[in-house]
Amino acid sequence: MPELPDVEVFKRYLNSTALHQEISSAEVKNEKVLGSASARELERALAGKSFESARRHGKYLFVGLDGGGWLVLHFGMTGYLKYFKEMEDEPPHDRFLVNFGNGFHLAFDCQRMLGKVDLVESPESLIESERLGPDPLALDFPAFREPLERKKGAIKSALMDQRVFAGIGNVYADEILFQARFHPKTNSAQLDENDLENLFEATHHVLQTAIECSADPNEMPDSFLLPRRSEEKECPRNNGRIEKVKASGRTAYYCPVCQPER
DNA sequence: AGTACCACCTGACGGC
DNA sequence: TGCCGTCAGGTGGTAC
Repeated sequence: MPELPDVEVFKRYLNSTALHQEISSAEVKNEKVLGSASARELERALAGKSFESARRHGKYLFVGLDGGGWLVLHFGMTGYLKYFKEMEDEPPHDRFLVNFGNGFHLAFDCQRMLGKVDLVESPESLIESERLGPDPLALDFPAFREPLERKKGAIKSALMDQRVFAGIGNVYADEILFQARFHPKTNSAQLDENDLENLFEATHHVLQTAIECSADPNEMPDSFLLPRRSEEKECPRNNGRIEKVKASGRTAYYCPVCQPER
């Protein structure tokens, strides 16, 4: 799940649970989720501190430590956060655990271990070192259009390119293309001004709506593809069956009637 | 520059 | 029931 809307939901969750409490200790439970900081460095950087604020850029979550420095979390394909009290409620694939002085815990659960936990100087330093593009929700239309006008390949791979926009992954790219009615293999160069404006509106609408729905497919409007994207179900506009194709190395679900090839 | 493919991992699922 | 191939929403590297 963890694309921009999911990570935004994690950020709000962390903000409403884990701020301003003394951290008694932190435990790296599986070193495969470590980035450049060692287990020891992480544990020492957190012990005795508290989380002061949370920020998100694209799919990254940054947690500010009192006294400086940031914990950074990337959720890979299967990561999520859980705040709990009793250890019997610890999630099953806990890879990194923060223990608070008040007896509660925050777990970074990451079944497939494709996520990352690290320390950075600032969100800006990671954005720069990873060369992440801007967060799409922070853009107006001219800033959104600008990088796409220089792209030549499939629009879906441009949307998913984290150096173009940070935060859009396979699922939400499909949703945006469904809402804007573009076939996933449409070439960016084919899009005119109107098309780009349509894509811009769809991007904002999809991401904002998903956040309002807590990134939960069960809460999303009937007009959304996402809740039915796993099987060959009926198109939300009742225009036939959803099909899947390989595009840019990923599975794309789309409606061949709503999103004709061109 | 773009794309196709593999790797990293675990686990669920369908076919036999 | 068990084994096996395939697939999954993340990124990153390679070769063409």
